[in-house]
Amino acid sequence: MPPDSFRDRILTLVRQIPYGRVATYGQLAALAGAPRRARQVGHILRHAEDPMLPWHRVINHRGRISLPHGAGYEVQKQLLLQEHIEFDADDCIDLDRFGWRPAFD
DNA sequence: GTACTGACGACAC
DNA sequence: CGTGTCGCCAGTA
Repeated sequence: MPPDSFRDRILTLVRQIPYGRVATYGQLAALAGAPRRARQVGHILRHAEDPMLPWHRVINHRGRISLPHGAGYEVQKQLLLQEHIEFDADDCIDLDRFGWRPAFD
């Protein structure tokens, strides 16, 4: 059967997010040509099995981690802290500073 | 097949 | 800031 091009594009995009930067679900969906499918991006990442995939660099549009506490939240935060990405007092990441801007890489 | 859920987001209050 | 509604669609039951 043919590969799922949308899923394939998302995974490719996630792999392109540079170290120390984060992208949002909606941003990835838009870059993949499907701006309304942010939710599917989450599904794709949840079912992704590639351990090398930098899934932790994907957060929601508010600059916060979408995973529930105790179900990956802490893990993702630690992975991001290891990349020197900062969180404010509300566990929020400043997208103006750490958001991925493809044009600049 | 139907119904509900969810790692989302835009928009309206 | 919050809360609710709607659109989206792959999984799951």
